[in-house]
Amino acid sequence: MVQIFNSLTGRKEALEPIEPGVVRMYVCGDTVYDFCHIGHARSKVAFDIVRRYLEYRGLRVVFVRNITDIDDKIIKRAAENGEPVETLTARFIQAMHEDYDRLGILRPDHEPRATQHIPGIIAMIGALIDKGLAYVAENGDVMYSVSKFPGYGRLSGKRLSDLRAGARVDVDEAKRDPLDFVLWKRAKPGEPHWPSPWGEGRPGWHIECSAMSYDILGPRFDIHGGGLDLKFPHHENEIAQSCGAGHEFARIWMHNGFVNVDDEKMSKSLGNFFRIRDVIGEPGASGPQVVRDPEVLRFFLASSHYRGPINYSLEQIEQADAALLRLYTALRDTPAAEPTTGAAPASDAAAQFAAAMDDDFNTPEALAVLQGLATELNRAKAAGDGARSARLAGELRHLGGVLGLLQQPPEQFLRKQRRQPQAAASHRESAAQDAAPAPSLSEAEIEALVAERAAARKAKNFQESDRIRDVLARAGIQLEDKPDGTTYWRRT
RNA sequence: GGCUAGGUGGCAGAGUGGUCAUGCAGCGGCCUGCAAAGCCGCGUACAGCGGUUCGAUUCCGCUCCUAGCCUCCA
Repeated sequence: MVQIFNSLTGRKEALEPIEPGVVRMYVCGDTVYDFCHIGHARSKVAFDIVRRYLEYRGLRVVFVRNITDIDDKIIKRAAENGEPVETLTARFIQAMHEDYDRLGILRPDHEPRATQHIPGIIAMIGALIDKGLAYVAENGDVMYSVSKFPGYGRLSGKRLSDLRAGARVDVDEAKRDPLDFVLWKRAKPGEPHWPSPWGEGRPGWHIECSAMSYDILGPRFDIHGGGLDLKFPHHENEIAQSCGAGHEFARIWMHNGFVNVDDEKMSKSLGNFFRIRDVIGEPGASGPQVVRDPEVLRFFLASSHYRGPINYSLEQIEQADAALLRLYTALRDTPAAEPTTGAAPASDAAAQFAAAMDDDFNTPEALAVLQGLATELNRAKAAGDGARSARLAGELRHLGGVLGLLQQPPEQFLRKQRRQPQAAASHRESAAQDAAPAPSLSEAEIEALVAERAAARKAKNFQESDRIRDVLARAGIQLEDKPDGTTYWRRT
């Protein structure tokens, strides 16, 4: 039984899908006016793992993740760039897909965009006005009247009076209550606009998620997810809108914690953020940036529980690299056969893995199970037990796959270059640590040197073979001699 | 100020009312021509002070500290 921490109740609750066997979930996506940063990656990876695990448990998941492609920031950025809004958003949607694909984040079943759901948005605003929950303000904007919705503040645990007391200045004159928020915004000259009963304009930010989740998933669904920073006001407002319109809306609310840098929240406004491609490199570029493979970033993100904070640093990334290296090293020289499926009895490891993941997606514990499996696999390999090795390797790959990990050939992963010094230098904590760049060798050059060394070893010329090993070591190549006389190589 | 999460060994990071997380780093051993990888073993970790308990890192209270939200933000 999958237990999920529900932000709405503050408790872990059993997931009991509305329609047995089917989980409908909606996750808040990105506003596409810039490249995605690793905070976005954390949220997307977290919910990707939720989805993969639920599917592993035999549930069908209908996964919706929206794209906000119209809003103030987009309009502002497009104006700054002197380009049409659609050009800007198309570019960053493509970049987003590139980044997420490389992180192994599965594409959602539905990826609705605000601009494609204007009719649904208008319909919902109309319903809210009819119910007396929204009003047309003097400036022509349509506002949600927060005080008319009794449950307001339930999700974020806030009271209206507290919120008002803490409200910052610059209260919009058009609002009857400082906490009221915009549903439909009157277009200013030159801004994108759509016709509506309240004049030419565009949707406010919060309404799109209410309208799109309704259009695609209907009046009630199982899980709604997003970053902790969306809890208030965004999700609070979504609830006010959807429930105000008479829908049951989401049953379980999930919020992922922040990515911190130097123990401070990473955010655009603080300017302390790393873009995904600062870490995993530009798509199609030859070398890596900070990590040898995007999978390292994914592993790092999975190595702490999704609800807590995670502190990004080069040291953490290197620990993730080392841990992942151990897994792939264990997988080396094991058959890549498909895991046993069907009637195979569930193993201890699979049971432990499921117990960890059932408990609110405890990925660190699940990862510990994978490490235990690697130890067993190493033992079996050392004992020459081929059948057991194959079974354990298959299981390791299979369970790793549930987390979106361990799906590439081990040698391919192990031979990737770990990082380029100049790129790491952009990470301030490491700027001073990078010595002279290591000369990088092509695979052919490496193979040639390895062959040369093998000949020297065969002739018992250990002085020469050690010399070659040193040359390779300085180029970041680590050798491992196998008992049969052949040699592995990987990049450190 | 109001509200909410936390404080676990050198570094990360799970978890539990009473033998074991896990990874990295470190130490010892095995293996190896030497290494590397791997395997085996090792470390009086649970912020502080009280309380409940036969027994608390785990439950309760207080104190100190940290982060987040209350404003756009994954």
